[in-house]
Amino acid sequence: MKTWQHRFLIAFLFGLLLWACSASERTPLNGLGYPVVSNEKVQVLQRKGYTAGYSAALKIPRWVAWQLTAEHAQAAQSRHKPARHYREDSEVPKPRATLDDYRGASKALNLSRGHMCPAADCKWDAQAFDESNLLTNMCPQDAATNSGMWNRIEIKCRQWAVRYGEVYVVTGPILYHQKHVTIGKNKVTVPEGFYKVVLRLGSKPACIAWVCKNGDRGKNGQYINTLEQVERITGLKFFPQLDPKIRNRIASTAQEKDW
DNA sequence: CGGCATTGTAAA
DNA sequence: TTTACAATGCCG
Repeated sequence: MKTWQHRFLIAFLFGLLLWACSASERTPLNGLGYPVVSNEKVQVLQRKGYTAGYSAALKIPRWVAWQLTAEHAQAAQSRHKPARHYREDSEVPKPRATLDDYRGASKALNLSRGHMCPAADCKWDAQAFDESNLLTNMCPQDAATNSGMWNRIEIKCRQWAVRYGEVYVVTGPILYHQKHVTIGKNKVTVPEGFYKVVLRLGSKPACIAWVCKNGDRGKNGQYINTLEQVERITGLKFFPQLDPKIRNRIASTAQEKDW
């Protein structure tokens, strides 16, 4: 007589388990949600290694978000094979950034194609790597900032992903002004600065963020901000589905010694 | 200081 | 597509 009750219970629990497992799939960025941009239209581009919120008005992404796992961060394949293949993104309406827009900007303005989601974070998969080179994952970025302090921060992120198993990263441009410098015929926006937000969950959740000007090249410790600060500066809300209890614990502190 | 890994540019 | 070259910064 207990048999059918047992079966019912087991079926129910199994269903519950399936539901719980799929819950993270149903909401973006593993349940944390994509950044919220108010009063601006953004086209969401879902790629294997990252998701971008692209602004057709600015011709650059407003945010790029991804989950960086230890496995992905440790992938050994060189970014030089397959060959780097920067290219415009046909998924996005014209006018859009082209290689010609960036060409010459390096000599004239010392600007380079700055990955938002780094190629090195996408080495774990050929398709992910290839998609990291789409121009919708780029912003015109000062060459020294790009290969200097920003690269150092990106390396730290990969080390933290290995240490903690996984981290969540959101990177994008800072747009202080109403009018921006642009490059090329398609008027690709040159952002005034950049932000990066790194979140870790697990037993001891923490968040650290950076804000810098496009051209800064100091020690990256000078540019550390809290989640609250970077949200105030950018006007974006990050990880909107993050448990408010966790958010309250981590939003007003950012110290590298906690990592 | 040179070696190395990352970020890039550009020419053929 | 392939190849060569430049800047940054860590590490020994």
